[in-house]
Parts: sequence; structure tokens; C-alpha cells
Amino acid sequence: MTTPKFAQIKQFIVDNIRSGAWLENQRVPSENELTEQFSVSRMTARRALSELTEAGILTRSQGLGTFVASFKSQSSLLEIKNIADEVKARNGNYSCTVLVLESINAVAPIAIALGVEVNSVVYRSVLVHNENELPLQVEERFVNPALASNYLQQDFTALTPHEYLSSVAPLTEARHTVEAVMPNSEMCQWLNLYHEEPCLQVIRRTWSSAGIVSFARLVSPGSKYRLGGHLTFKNNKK
Amino acid sequence: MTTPKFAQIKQFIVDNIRSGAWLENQRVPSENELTEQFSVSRMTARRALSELTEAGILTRSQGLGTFVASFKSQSSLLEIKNIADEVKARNGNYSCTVLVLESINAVAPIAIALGVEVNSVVYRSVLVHNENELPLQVEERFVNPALASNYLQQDFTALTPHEYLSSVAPLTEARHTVEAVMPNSEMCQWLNLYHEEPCLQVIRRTWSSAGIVSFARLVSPGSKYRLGGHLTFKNNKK
DNA sequence: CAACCCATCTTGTATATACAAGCTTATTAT
DNA sequence: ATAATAAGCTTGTATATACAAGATGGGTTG
Repeated sequence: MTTPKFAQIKQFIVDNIRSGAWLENQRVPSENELTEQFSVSRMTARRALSELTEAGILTRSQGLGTFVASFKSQSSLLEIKNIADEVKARNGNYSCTVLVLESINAVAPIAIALGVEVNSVVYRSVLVHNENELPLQVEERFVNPALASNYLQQDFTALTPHEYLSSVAPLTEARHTVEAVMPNSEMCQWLNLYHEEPCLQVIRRTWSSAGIVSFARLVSPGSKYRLGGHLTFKNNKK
Repeated sequence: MTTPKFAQIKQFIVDNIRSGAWLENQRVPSENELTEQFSVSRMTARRALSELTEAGILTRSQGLGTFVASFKSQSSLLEIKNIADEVKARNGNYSCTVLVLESINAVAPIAIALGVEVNSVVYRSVLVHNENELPLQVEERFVNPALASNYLQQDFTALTPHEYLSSVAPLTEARHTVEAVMPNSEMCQWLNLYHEEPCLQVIRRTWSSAGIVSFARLVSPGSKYRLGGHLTFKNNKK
């Protein structure tokens, strides 16, 4: 009896859904019914229902009741993890090589992506993230100098650009797109590819309250890297 | 004063973080302090802190206090949406063509992915999802017949396989991987590609409480399709 | 000086109560 | 018959209170 009451109620509800006893869009017991069944206060029953609603497992509507959420409306999520953490998690030897660290004049597409004037000075870095000394991902990044003036002085073999930028400009937003592309010859050289192969390319733009901080392009060979995602009914055990 | 008190407190906290006034890992006011500042009960202040914690913006620990969550530990998320919904969302004309609908004997890789005996009978479907009559994605799916016996009798131009399977076997889990691949000649034909180009391939396996339901391969040309993701500090306005 | 205990802060769980607001159904009045 | 009303359910917001449990700092005791 060491597990909290609200957690027991959550477990009860999740079990009924997992087993198929309660189907999609079916009504689940109301707060008052749970209050009776479990001999708890309404606030405790309410907490179980609220937290499962927050988790996307139930939907509630005032005056009507609480229902099992429909699965088809749920979109699945993929994680983009820090690549250094990912390599370390599978006991690989992570290292990083800095290929380029410079300030350049922004051509139009870069300037637009960073929200700065065309031809104004921006910082550019190109790093290679290695697993066991073999290239796994190339990170090309353009940085708004107004928001990270000391960017070029950093040692990115110790602290990743993303970690450094997070500490300098508190991030408020990030957007990603993932696509499949063919690498150009320069990219093939960086990735040490003997013959062309399709690559996963992640474009990431990050914002702080003061504006767009940076614009990164992460390219990995399709044969070596994939994104993973996992969607499950949460067990919510403490 | 129509917005609830707990929402006002959440807004106050989020604003302080967004503006940079409260930095990573910095302590935020305790429940009792918020209770005084906003003249609310402790339970209301607590609700604001709890919900922001659930959203990943704060972290709490008993006895210590509540702190601004660190950004670097957050991994970014990408959504895999239903392709029919996505096409409709941008006012495209969605249609679907059924190329194959058959039962086959599972070769080893398929049997393993579905968790059935090698050479046992499984269902297979190949659909093409079109936007404005042009192929956007090929969906090749293998289905465990024990969990969806009427699969071959369905009309998938009306109801997607995922929707049908969700209604027959309540889903409990899904796993995805995304990678970049080159299509083979058969796939090129299905996708109406004149010259080879890299494709995004999503592999999705779905579980119900009774076991693995299906195994799907979703292939889209890199020039026409990309996955998007958006990560932001939630505003939590009701 | 070091070890222990305690007061006091924090968050976590739980209850009882009150009223507001959305939805359905049955009743009443036109 | 139709329309308005009221009753009775639902969830939503808010308060006051109580005790439990983790963390910290200070003071007493050995």
C-alpha cells in the first residue's frame, strides 16, 4: 500500500484500456463514481483523470464526461537526441573534429534563415562528429553574431555548439525538418564516403527571446544513422 | 480577470523564463511564496508549478525547491502525422490507390518483425497515397492475420489501414525508425520516379495487447516530402 | 572537533467543501 | 406541438486544512 492512491486509480484505468476492456471513445467512470469505487475524495479521483488527460490517454469535456482518447488522432513523435549522448549511450567512442570556424558575409538564403541583413557578417562552423574515429554526422552551423559574440573563441571539442549557445542565449523555440538528400562532393569528403549514398539531413533553427540564434544543418549517411521513436501507453509508475 | 488564477501564475513564470530573467537551474518562487505574492491558496500555486513541471519547463525536488529546467537535456521531437490529414491540411486533393492486397507466406525477416512462424500466412498490402493525383508516399504493410482476420476485405480507399487496425485491435505501442534510402526499381515505378533520388523511409511497428499487429514501410521521395517538428515553450493559454 | 538532534524550510499526498459552468433530460408553460 | 425552464448530472476552479517526507542549517551534546 505504499503506492499513492491517485497512482492506483491511474493504473486501474490504464489497465482497462490496455486490455481492450475500454475501447476508443468509450466513457470512463466519472469523478464521483471513482470517488465511490475507491473510497477517495473527489480531488484524488480528479487528479488521476487529469493526469491521464494531460498524457493524451483520456479526453474530457465539461458537462459530458471523460472518454478514452482515440488513437488515430495521436501523431507519433520522433526524438532528435544530442548525437554525443547517443554515441556514448551505446558505448561508442565519441570525438569531434572542427573543420571550419570563421566569419563570413551571409548570402541571401543564410541571411534570411538567420533574420539578418544580406551580406552582413555571420559566424560559420563545420564540425564532424565521430563514432570510433569514423565520421557519423557533419554539423554545419550559421550563428547570429549579435546573440553570441564570442562564438569563434569556443573550443567545440569540449562543449558542443548547441550547449554553448544554450548557455549564452536562453532558447525559447526550435524548429526542425528532416529530409533525404544526396550529399555534394564536399559533403562526401567530410563524411568520408567513397561512393555516393543517400543521407538524412536535419535542419534546425533555434530562437531566443531576442531573435534567431542559429541555423544548423546536420547530415548523416543513411547507412550509419537513423532516427528512432517510441510511442507507448505510459505506465506512470513512480 | 476571466483567465483562471493558476493560468496567470503560469504565465508569470513562463514570461520570466522567456525574457531571460530566470536562467537555467535557477530557483523559482516556492509554493508558499507564490501563495503570498498572488494571494491564492497553496493548492492553486501548486497547480501552476506542477503543470509547468509536467510540461518540462520546471523541475522540482522535495525538500529543495523548484527550478528552471535545463534546456540541453531536452531532446527535440518530430511528428509523424497521418499523410491523408497532412495533404488535406494544405488543401491538396488526397487520393489512394490499392496496388496489392494479398496473403503470402512470410519470409524470415517479415516473420521475425511480425513475431510469427517463418512461412506462415500473413497479409500484405501496398498502397500509394497521392496528392493531386501524383504519388507522394508508398505504404507497404504486413499484417498479422491472427489479430485482423478481415484485413483483405477492407476498402482502403475509404479507411486507411492504420485506422482500420486501430478499430480492430486496440493499439498499445508503436515504434518508428526514419532513414534515408535509395529506392529499388519497383519502388521507383510505384512512386513514378524517372530518375533515382533519395527517399525518406519510415518503418513503423505497432503492438496491441495480444501482440504485434502490423509492420509498415512508408517511402516518400526526398524532393516531395519531409518531416517537420516544432518545439516551443508552451503558452498554456486556455 | 565531530556527531547527533531538532527546528524549519521545501515539495508530496489527501480530504472536505464551495461555487461556476457546460450538457442532457424531464417538466412546465405558452 | 413547441418553446422556455428547471433539475441533475458532468467537469472546472478555488480555498482551507492536515499530515508525510526530503533537505538544510544551527545548536546542543559527547
